[in-house]
Amino acid sequence: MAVKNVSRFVILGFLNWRPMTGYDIKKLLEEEIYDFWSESYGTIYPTLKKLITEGLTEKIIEKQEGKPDRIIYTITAVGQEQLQEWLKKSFDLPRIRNEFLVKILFGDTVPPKTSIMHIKKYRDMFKDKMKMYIELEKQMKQKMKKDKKEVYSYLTLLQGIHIAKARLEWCREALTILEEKI
Amino acid sequence: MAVKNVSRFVILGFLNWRPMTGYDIKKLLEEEIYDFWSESYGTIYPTLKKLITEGLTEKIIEKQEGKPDRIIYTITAVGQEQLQEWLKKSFDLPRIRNEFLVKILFGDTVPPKTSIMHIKKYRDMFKDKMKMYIELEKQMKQKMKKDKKEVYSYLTLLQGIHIAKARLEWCREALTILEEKI
DNA sequence: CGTGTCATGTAATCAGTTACATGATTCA
DNA sequence: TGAATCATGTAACTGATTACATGACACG
Repeated sequence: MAVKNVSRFVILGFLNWRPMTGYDIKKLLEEEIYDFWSESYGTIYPTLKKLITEGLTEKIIEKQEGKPDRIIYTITAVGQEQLQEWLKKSFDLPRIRNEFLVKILFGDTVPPKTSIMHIKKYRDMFKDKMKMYIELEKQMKQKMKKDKKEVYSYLTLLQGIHIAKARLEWCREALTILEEKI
Repeated sequence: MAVKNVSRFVILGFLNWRPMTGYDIKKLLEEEIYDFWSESYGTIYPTLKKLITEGLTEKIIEKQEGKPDRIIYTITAVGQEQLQEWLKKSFDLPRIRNEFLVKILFGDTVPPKTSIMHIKKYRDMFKDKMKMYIELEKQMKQKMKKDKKEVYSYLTLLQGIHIAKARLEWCREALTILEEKI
């Protein structure tokens, strides 16, 4: 069965790539490519501490001048084992809560132009995302030539591209249907 | 700006269609068509009570034999106003947390056949969803002929179809890429 | 005779973000 | 001069699910 507490495994997964700080993990998650997961400092730092008490990570303190010390976390052998175990287990589909679609569903309560306005905003948001994704895809394809394991990052990006495309296509159709109503 | 507390507006939206009980709202949300929103009894019942104290809904108790009384909620004029106001406001994109994609991202830590297994499960889940969506689409198209405001339900379903298709297409490509690795 | 449906409700729990504090440095 | 970056951390809060209680009836 699928296990909760995914945050800890996301963190372990990144530390398995290379040792890093909580700040680094947050930065990585903010890159457009990791658009399928988010995590706040309020989760990252306490989790990192917990992972130490459980023996899944270790820390090295790097002194810095002027800036706060960097606490660099490393994954332990036990941490790697637990990560692998989790990766092999099944997963749950996320519980979706799409506020935008709620506004569309109840669109008959407001003038059609209101729904059209929302859809245009939605479309513009995903157009922007698309641009970034396509740019990232180019970079990814270069990286993959050098490092074969980059294929997994590429696959997650590829899903993002497919879905963004689907949303944009939906926007086009939805606008056509609703614009007839005005 | 977008407003939190979407649950209350989802509930108001349904009550605006027709008077109903908390149980009815939960049932509606469980239909495949509303695959973009979920709500538990632990949220629905307390929210319904709160909406009464705020004057946005009213209740009628329907006595039943053998079964518990049905508490039927109706939206008030004030409730309708607040619903409309909310519908006109902007929205936030949902914060996504896709456990499946995390397992794909860290796929280089486990054998390729593990990732392939996950993708096949993902594919099968969306194949099933697709079947239901297509069935629902047929029904929807009939309903739309009679009732023009059904177009909004149809649009939400249509987005579900587009996205499920995109995911399935991604599965096909991802499997092709990973099966070369074995 | 066990499971599912109808129908309401709450307490306990969990998961997670937000907002704040600290403080030096760099950049426009 | 004020904003952004680097870097860590926690307390308060919110939002939501889970698990339970109640209880009759219908279905196979």
